[in-house]
Amino acid sequence: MKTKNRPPRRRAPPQDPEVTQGERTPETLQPGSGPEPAKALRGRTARVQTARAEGGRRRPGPVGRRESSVQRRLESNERERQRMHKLNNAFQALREVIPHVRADKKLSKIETLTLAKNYIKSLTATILTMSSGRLPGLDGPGPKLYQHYQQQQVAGGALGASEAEPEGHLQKYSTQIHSFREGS
DNA sequence: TAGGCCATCTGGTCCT
DNA sequence: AGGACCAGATGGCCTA
Repeated sequence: MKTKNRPPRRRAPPQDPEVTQGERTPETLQPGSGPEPAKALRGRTARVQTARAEGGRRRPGPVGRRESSVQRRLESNERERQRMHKLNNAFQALREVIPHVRADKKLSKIETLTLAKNYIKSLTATILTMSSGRLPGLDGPGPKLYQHYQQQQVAGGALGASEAEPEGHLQKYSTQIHSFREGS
């Protein structure tokens, strides 16, 4: 997989300043043969596709691009779209298993990740509390879980006092839910 | 109208 | 070599 210690990458400046990136639609590369599926879509995707179908925001394609290179780019764009769709599906699946107060309001991605992290922490803390209480001194899951938990805490760096206790996680999760509710 | 959020395009980098 | 991953750039939509 990916190397974690990869140096930060610098983006090269656009080759053609006349054609901004957001305007490099498939149509600008290859007019009239966009890769969009012919199924009905809703939301932004549908709006974008409708705009494309109607020819909005088009500019002449970049000069000097070879047809094979254009084709590779289109295929690459399509793969990237599919990848992002899969990522968004995963976000949606995650949203559906995180209990939060405002079910009518869709959690943003950053909210989803943050809530999920603290939800997991609070669940872990709850399990630890219950298991260690029921199985004192035995070889059950309690002590092992607790050891693992402590190792994770150490590996994850120094934590505040509130995070060192189960109640801290629950409190943090609860506070976060309410801050999302009030802030939105 | 400004700011937040998002989808998409794009080119660089890494992995298989 | 080709695909996956990543992050910057851009523009559209929505809400306060």
